[in-house]
Amino acid sequence: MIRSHDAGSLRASDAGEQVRLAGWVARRRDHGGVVFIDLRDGSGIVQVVLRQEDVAHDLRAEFCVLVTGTVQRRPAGNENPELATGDVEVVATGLEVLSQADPLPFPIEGGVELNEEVRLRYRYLDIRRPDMAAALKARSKAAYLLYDVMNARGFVNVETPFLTRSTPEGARDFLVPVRLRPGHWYALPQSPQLFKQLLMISGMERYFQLVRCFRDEDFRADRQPEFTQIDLEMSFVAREDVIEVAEDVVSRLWAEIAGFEVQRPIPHMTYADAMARYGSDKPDLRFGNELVDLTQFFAQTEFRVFQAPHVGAVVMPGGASQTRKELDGWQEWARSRGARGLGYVLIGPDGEVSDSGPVARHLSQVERSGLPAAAGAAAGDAVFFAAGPPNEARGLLGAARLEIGDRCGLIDPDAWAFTWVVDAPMFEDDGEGGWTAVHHPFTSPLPEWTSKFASEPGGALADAYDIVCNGTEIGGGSIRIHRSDIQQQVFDVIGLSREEATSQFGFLLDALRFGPPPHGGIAFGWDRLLMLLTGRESIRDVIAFPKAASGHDPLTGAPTAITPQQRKEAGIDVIPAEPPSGTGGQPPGGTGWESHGGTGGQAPAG
RNA sequence: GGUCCUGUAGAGCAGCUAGGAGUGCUCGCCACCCUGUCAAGGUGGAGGUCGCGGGUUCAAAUCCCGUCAGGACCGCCA
Repeated sequence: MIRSHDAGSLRASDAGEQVRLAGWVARRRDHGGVVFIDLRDGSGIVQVVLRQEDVAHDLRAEFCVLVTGTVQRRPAGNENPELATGDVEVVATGLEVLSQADPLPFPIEGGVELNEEVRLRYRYLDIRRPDMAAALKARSKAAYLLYDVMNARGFVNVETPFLTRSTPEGARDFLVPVRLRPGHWYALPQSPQLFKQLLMISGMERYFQLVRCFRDEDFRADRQPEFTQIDLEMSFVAREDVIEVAEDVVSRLWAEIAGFEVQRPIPHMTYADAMARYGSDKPDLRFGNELVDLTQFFAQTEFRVFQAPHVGAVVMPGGASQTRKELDGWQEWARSRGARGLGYVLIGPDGEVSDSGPVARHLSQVERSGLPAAAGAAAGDAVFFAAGPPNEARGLLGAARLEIGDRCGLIDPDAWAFTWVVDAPMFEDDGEGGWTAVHHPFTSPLPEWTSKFASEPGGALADAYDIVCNGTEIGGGSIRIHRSDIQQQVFDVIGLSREEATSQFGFLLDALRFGPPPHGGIAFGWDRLLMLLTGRESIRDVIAFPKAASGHDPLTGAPTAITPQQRKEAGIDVIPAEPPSGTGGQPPGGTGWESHGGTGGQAPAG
């Protein structure tokens, strides 16, 4: 062991001690015959004093050095209160350069915003930056806390395969060719969903895993093609039991990493309520400014645009003072989300609807006079409208609400607002006259819908629950179907034939024949959760070696082309005589396995 | 598949609207000076395919078209 001391742990009480410190030169300062270096190791920074004649070689930033010396208090007046070690320094008696460093591609010290690509290409240097190092350490700490909670509660940590079968459900699979079976492919798991259900049937009763998942879809600031989730499943439980465990995990993590005590129980809100009040299935409850339903108010309107199944509004406090350019900008904003525009009226200083804007002149006198009160708008506000199918209109207004919250400073940056969103619909219109599973087709209906979901799929509610923090879905789960007759009914609703079901999910259906226990679970998006917890704006900042948004890794250059030899050995050009069972046919519906949450699945722009 | 923003020295930027010699700022780098600095200071210096290609023009970092790369978003994806 070269290193005998941690630089950051030196204190005044260590004065007089001989130490050996290994670390990197964070900064060098020369002054006359004295050379000062700030020495950084994983524990912090301490100043080392050398005589110039002892520094026989170059000593530049990020050289890796071993210093031997004596701890001393700094001369009076030279303390540096900004450093934890600011009142002590090490007077070097020896210095060995362990390795040299070229001039750096970017500064390690200092909080400059860096180009993402250069950060990723030199990720090992990026991680030397205290911010990144702190994020990775927080991630590690969180993992140990998680293991602690799960272990204390008797969960069994089981590893599930990474090489598994492709299913047409959910996202696009990453595929892996198989040399021993030319033309056949493994898929990387989008989540261990089916395996954890099988483990319940195995009698594991409480399973959990911190596990990598893979989805071949486009990137976002909070989406990578490989990501980690906390995956857990429990037998003989109802919704409340899973929620209780999940809250335990959340409260422990927030308490010990963010220093925030989560109020339990975390409040519940129905999906319908979330959509109606916030226009989102993942409402940001750090501020109010809820949507207003004006469908009744405009029931008799002459204004064609408002003769719609749903008319809603959201108020922008003080929005009447926006310039014409800003108001036009909202139209552009709405169009970029696929809407035709975003109608608005402005409330004048007298509290009356002003004549300006695209909507006011179409309103009757009664509508104009009643609108401010109906919308909850005050003098000087703007009111934005959306009319159309309820979910589309609400989705647009929900997005507008977030934009307003941001622009008007309604969001307390230090707040943590948690909620459970429960009772999501089981099915949604697939746009072609059929039904598709909102969550996944193994999600149980609520008990009161068990006997009638098949006849009223449009209204059926699932025994599902998502946990939302500050407008980000950090986890989602459900009680699963454990009866094969109900499972069959779900397949019938989504138009999955027996042959297709057998071919795609036969192994699960087989297992369900052997005494499956009632079970349910949840999965948390680990990267996304840590992004929130550590206050980062991208999950790349809590992942050691992430990929760039174009889908490649600037550090290693992956993915790369393969050689003809590799291509041949992998058998990727071989077309099997018969399509392997289970990979054909149409998707049975659903937007994917439960997991770490999307960004917009339930907010159709409209 | 689509929309938007960005690309100028090793890093971070300004210059672009309204064309006129690579014009500039901060940091870093190199050399020298300075006996306690700590975001040190001083003097001097090196460093540029203005992402790339094409077009317009007497003249392009600047205008136009295309393309590549990075980022954000929509679609997609829990």
